[in-house]
Amino acid sequence: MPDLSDVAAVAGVSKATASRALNGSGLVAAETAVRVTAAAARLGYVPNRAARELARGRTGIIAIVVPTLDNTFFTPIIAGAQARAEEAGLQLTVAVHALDSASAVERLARQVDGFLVVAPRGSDTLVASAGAAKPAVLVDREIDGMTSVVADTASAFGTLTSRLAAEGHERIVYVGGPEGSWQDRQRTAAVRDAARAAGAELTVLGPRPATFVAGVEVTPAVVETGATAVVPYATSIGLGLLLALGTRGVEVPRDLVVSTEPTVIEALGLEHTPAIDVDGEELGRTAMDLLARQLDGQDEPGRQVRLPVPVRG
Amino acid sequence: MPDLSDVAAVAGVSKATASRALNGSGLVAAETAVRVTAAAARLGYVPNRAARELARGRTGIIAIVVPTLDNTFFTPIIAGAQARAEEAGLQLTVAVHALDSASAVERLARQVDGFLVVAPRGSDTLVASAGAAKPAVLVDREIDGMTSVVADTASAFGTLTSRLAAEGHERIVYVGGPEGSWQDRQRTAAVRDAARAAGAELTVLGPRPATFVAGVEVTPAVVETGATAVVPYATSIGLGLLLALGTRGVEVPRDLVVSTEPTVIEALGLEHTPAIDVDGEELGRTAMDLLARQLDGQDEPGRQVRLPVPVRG
DNA sequence: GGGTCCGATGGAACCGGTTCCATCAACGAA
DNA sequence: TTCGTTGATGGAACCGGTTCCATCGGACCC
Repeated sequence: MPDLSDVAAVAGVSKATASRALNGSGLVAAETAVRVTAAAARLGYVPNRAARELARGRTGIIAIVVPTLDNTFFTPIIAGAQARAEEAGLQLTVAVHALDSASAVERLARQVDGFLVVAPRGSDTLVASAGAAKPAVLVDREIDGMTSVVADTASAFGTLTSRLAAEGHERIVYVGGPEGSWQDRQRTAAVRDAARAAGAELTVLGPRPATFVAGVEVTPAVVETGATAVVPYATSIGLGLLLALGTRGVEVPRDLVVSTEPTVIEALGLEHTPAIDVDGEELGRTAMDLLARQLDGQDEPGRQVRLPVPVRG
Repeated sequence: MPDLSDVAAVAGVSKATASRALNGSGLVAAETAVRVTAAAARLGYVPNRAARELARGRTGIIAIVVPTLDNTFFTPIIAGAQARAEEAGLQLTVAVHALDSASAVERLARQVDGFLVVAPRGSDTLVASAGAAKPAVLVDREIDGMTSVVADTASAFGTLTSRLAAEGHERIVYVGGPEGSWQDRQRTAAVRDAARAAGAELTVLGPRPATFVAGVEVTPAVVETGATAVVPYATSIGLGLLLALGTRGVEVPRDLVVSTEPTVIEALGLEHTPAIDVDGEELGRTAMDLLARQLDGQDEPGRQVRLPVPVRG
């Protein structure tokens, strides 16, 4: 297993120069750099991560803190972050916190260079304190002063509601998300505004956990409103709704339009059902980008990015 | 930020002794060990992970290699492994490989101490080669000579089929899993044997990807068989089935019994529907245990563990 | 032509632990 | 009493990189 000394010896330079050449610090002669790179390639040299960490004082590890893995909204975010981390030469470790993101962060603070925090619920101050220890990027939520990236689902929910109203739906139900959810607050407000503007009658049910079971359970209440369209907070709730409606003899979309996500709607062959299309992987990639830039000193903390969310169908 | 020298100075011993005392090597006098431990606690000493790695030649990182995160079967495994890793003072990193687990392993081999490999598909030799570089535990699949832990779903599928037959179902459909899936081969065989033994007529449909959409798409073929019970390879397929059946006017479970998983069945209030109950977290925990023991030299590679899978309802 | 400045390079210290080896004291055995 | 043995401890090397500082040669300027 070759080390830096071996590479240096083969290239005919010192360890110091070899190190500089391989890290592209720009302080070596172009010709020398080529020689070192070639030597490294020929020997199959892979730097020892522990040694590098020790010398640099950085770990090269990023932790993504998520409330659970049992929610298909979070997993694409992880996948996206993972892919981008790899490109940046960073390693991603996944930490699951039931609800207490702050303690998860504290426990890992010494082990990693930075955090991607996915904390849809919990108080602002608690979540913000999580980011105090190390550079952090908040995902799908905004808090003043913290770097963040959100999918602009609120706007999309508004657009969706307007469109439903324009298609003739006069009674619409919004099934809310988990108690204390930041996104739920945004979405509720957007849906309310859009319904009011369009003159449609809106019923808000919730809060509800973002689960399949919650969708099943809320179904009777939805049917009872007499609405002709329902907008659920999450796809999982929408699936529960669809399933429970089927067993109650309510025909979708004839009797009731359920707006879930495009892939589901397409699979079921449901026509004329508008739905929002969130790109979770893009969320993850962007978050990792922001963090990487911050670690390199290219960005100041506090930047807030909003990704547009299209409405399809 | 205190380091080992500080601790040693406070305790009045050398770095060497301090190190030994904190690692419980048993070579220090009991009284000295107490003094060192107290000093460390008082200073809030946390060992530097990079330095330790460098000296020991171990990283303390385990990678779990999964094909995708978009499948609710894998995520509990990750959560379980993560919890146990934490207890063992190890860090878990998640690597997503589309289909090629071997290349993912190769890429990380230098960075980690061991692997948890979740590779339901692909050839034995390819998957086995993945484990050659570093200690590895195969999850939910068995290959001769490799340490592994599997949920004994095959037996459970057999039991399930027998029970359905005993309840009077004479025509049963098994909707198979992904092409090349090891578990699918086991389950198909078990279901076949059980059906034959009970004198029930069995139709095997597949292979099918383990997705919601695949469940929707296979529905017409299932209905066409005239079966009264269907056993899908995965919960996701079962959900697709349930949903599509609802839109086709097939009443569940009156016209057709769909065996998914207990939580779904309970949520929908479906009575008399037996289902298997796989504990994914336990799978993850056990896998991590096996790997940790192997790294400590307590276990030889090659141990194969089967977790029982209950049939409920 | 001599002095200055700059870019490229090498030597060596350093990051913070672990562990080999030597030392030393105390104890039991001859 | 003396020697060998054992247990506890300290000194120092070492893991494999990064980076500060010194050196050196050549180009440029006066």
